[in-house]
Amino acid sequence: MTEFSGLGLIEPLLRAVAEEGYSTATPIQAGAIPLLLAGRDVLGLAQTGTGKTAAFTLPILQRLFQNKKRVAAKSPRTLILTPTRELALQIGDSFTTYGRHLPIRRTVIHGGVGQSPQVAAIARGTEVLIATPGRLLDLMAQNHVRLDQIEVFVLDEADRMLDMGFIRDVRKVVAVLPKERQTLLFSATMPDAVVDLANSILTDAERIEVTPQSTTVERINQRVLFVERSDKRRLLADLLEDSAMARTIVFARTKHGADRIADHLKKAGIAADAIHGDKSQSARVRALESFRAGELRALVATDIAARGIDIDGISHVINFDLPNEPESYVHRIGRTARAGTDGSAVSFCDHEEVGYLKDIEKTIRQPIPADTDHPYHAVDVAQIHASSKPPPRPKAPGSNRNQNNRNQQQARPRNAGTNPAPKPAAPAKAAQPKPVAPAAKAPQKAGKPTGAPRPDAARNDQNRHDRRPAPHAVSHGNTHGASKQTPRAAGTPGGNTPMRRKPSAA
DNA sequence: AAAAAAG
Repeated sequence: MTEFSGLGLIEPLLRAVAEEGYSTATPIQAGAIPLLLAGRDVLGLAQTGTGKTAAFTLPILQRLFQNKKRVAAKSPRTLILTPTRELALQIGDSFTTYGRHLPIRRTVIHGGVGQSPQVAAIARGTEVLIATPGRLLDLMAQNHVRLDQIEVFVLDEADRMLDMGFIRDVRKVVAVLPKERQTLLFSATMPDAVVDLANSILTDAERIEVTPQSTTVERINQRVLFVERSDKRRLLADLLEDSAMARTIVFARTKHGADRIADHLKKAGIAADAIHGDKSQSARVRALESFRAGELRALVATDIAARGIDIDGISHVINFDLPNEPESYVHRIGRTARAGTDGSAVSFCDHEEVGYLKDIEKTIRQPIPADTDHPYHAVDVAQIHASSKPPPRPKAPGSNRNQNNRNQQQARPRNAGTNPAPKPAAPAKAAQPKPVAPAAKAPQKAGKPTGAPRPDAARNDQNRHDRRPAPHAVSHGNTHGASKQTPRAAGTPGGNTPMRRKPSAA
């Protein structure tokens, strides 16, 4: 357990943290905050829900405050790039919350809304600029923002950024940043493209890993319900009438589908709304806010909400459609079981989705127990699934073949990049696993550490002065000896899947 | 294949 008070944070920040009700740092916070305060570059393998946002918000605020200087008009000192507008707003909130006792301004810019207020705020001067790529480039082209004073650059959700085709935009932005700066790159996975990007923008970075996936997945009660496509909506409405499903996020594969599902629920008298990329920004904000406020029983979303969005108290995730990308399944169900609570993930599987289900089971290395005790159970779909292959056996770690499926193979710290790495005069302290209990309460819930960051090698970059070796090798221990994925007994319904209803009138 | 992001 690491207390925030021991991380070297200044009083106004500790006060804000305490006011939020937190005292214990999550592993990524315990590991990253001292490094970031010391000015190091960090490569963080982590997704939201591990406390990642606070892990960089707090030290950035502190550094900006301690090296206080006048902000020239249009010239922010920190740039944070995120793939989605919602994420940008969320990070903006984090700066507001933790910076409330410091005179540090922050501005969020993204598309879908008028640019004038954003332009005005930047012109007035803002220490922190949080942006989605499109609007940032837009404002840069119009000379409304300059990036030549950037001291800290954060690239959040880098893998997703690349998935969404932002690599060129990111490169354009990086090209105009000062070479001498502190850079943080966060990514949930490490495909080659992210490794390349990390190599080119980080200098002498520490790598910090947390594995929310395996651990989160463990705490989630997963079930699959075989159902014909035509019965899905009725099944969903039935499930949602159950009072246990107080706050449920329903994932659909398409934007249109999400709308139709939300309409159907509304007609059935269930407070629901949809969120997806075709909705106006105000509608997106409204849906998210009312869901957060508890006014909606269900939020129907596309994968816009699969990652990153951090909402407390989501009791259930329902995959109305199975994602065709297995990784997406893991991200989706990770919306529940946060803050150390339990959660349930219920996946509908129809005829055409059996193959997706198989892929998912392979990726998570465990079969998902079927729950047949519901009114719309489709026997034939279940049979297709049962006969298609034996349930996947857990494989030995290291046998995974998929770049995206990174979460089994880390455990040993590595350099951020792949370049041959002459070790600088860094304290070669072996990474001794020092147990760090998973934080029960921290700005953004718990995660688990796996890797011990280690002062590491130089890169091929020209500018690498101002980079000191790590003052100490932070070693957060491997706390998840017990967190290996254990396949559950298939078909053993246990726990809180609320589906004991008898066929309703339909 | 769909989704996100600048219009």
